[in-house]
Formats: sequence, structure tokens, C-alpha cells
Amino acid sequence: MNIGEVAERAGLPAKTIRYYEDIKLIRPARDGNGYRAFSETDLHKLTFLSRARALGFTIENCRALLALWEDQSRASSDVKRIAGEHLDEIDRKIADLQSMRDTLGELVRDCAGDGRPDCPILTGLGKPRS
Amino acid sequence: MNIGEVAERAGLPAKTIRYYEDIKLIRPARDGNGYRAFSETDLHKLTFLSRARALGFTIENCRALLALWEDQSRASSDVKRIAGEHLDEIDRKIADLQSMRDTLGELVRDCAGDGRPDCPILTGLGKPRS
DNA sequence: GGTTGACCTTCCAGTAGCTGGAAGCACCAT
DNA sequence: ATGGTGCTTCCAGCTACTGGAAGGTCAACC
Repeated sequence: MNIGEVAERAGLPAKTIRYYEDIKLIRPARDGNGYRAFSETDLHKLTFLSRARALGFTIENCRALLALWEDQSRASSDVKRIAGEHLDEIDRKIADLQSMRDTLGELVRDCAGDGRPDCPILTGLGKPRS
Repeated sequence: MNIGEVAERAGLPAKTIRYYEDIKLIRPARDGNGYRAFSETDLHKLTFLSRARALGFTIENCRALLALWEDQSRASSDVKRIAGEHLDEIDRKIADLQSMRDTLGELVRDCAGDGRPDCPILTGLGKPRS
């Protein structure tokens, strides 16, 4: 398989796949002409990466997960720990965004949004953090 | 005011303040010794930036907001539009994270997390995006 | 007057995870 | 032979800082 096909099937840009090879997440073989030759296993790994990245795992976590995926004698507890920590991270991010949303939502709500210069958003932003 | 004091009072690292000068968000005066000399207005701007960044506005949005803040003849509708768009952006991010959370939460829930290698998280990540 | 230590300066490099673009082969169809 | 598409490498840039080195300045203490 050439990079175009594998990109299509894994749902990743070719550029990203080359980058993943660069940072050694995958090590595809090469054809005589210098083209990358992807195996079914490579495709599977890339699909895995595509999914994991879409779920917000960092590249380094992806690397760890991929290593576990390849290790037939892994303990599922190791996987669960990484995923669980990431879940907590996501929860923290959601909470942060919620709190931003609440604060900003208030400011926007209180702003007349007309032609006059008075604006509670600007006033609110000028005050030290509460 | 030197950078240390203003950093303390605005709640920003000195490094960040130097960076903000670099990208021309602020233009503090200089003392004879080469030290930056911050005015009360500079402090106010930095407090503004600190708050706006904490609410997730991009630097470029901060620049626009700061310009409006300085423009006595602004229309509050301009401010409200920027803030409203950012609010939508935050909502989109929250929705994305929620959907990640849901998917990942299911996988984690279904994983035994013991010493055995079988792991629905790894299996789930290997499948194409649903 | 000398010395310490805190504070300030600039400049360079690195972070995460790609993405865009240039220059140049390879392959296939006409 | 020619045109178009796809592949290759390499270099630069994105966001918003952050760390660190090398060196100047200031105030205090002995």
C-alpha cells in the first residue's frame, strides 16, 4: 500500500503519517523506488493512532498505548490506568472550559451590544481576577 | 514600576510580559538604566490581558479587544461580537470534549483492569472511527 | 571600597503536533 | 514525449509561551 491509500483508509493526512514515521511511531518498509510500503499491520496501527488522537491522547500516550497493544503479555490494568488518567484530564479541561463559559457568558449577557461605547465586557476584563 | 512588581500585580510571569512587548501588545517606557518602566495604564492593560487570556481569548482577539478598550468611540456591539464568537468556540470545544469523554468513558468502564491482556480499550481503539 | 544577592537585560532554543510549500523523482496513460 | 498525479525530502512556520545562558544594575552590608 502506498501512503495515499493508507492515508485514505486510516483517515489521516499523508503529511501526518510521514510525521509519525519521523518520530518513530511507525516504521513502514520501503519499495525499490523509495516509496513507503505499508503493511496491514501499519494500517492497523495508523487507524489506532487516528482514533487515539481523536480521543485526545497525547503522542507520548499513543506511543505507550501502541507498545501495550503490541505486547501480547500486557496487563489490561496498565491500559486502563493510562486511559483513566486521560479521562481525568478531559474532565479537568471540561471543568475549566465550563468556568470560562460561565464567566464570559455573564459578561456577554450584560452587554447591550449596540452603538454606544459602554461595555461591561471590557470593564469586566479590566478588573483583577476574582 | 519594574517588571517584577507589575508581573506580581497583573498575575503574569515576567517572561510573558516581555513576550507581550515583543509582539507589541504593550509598549512600556524605559528607564535610564534600560529597565522597563511600567505605567498604571500598562498595568491595567496587562491585567486585562491576563483576564482575557484566562478566558481563553487568543492573542489576536486580545489585541482586537485591547484596541476597542482604548478606543473611546467604540461600539459595544463590536466587543460583543468578538466575545460571542469566542463563547461559541468554547461551546464547541466543550461539546468535543464531552463526546471524547463519553466514548473513552465507555471503553474504560468495560475494561477489567486486571492482570490479563484482554482489553476493550485497545480493541476499541483499533477499530475505524464509528 | 568590595562583595553578595536579587533583579533586570537580551538572545537563542525548545515545547506539541502538525501543516504548507518548494524542488525534484516515479509512474501511468496517451 | 508529454502531461498529470503521486511520491520523496527538507525547511519553515504556526500558538503562546518557557527555560536557560551570559551579562549589566542596584541596594545592603561589612
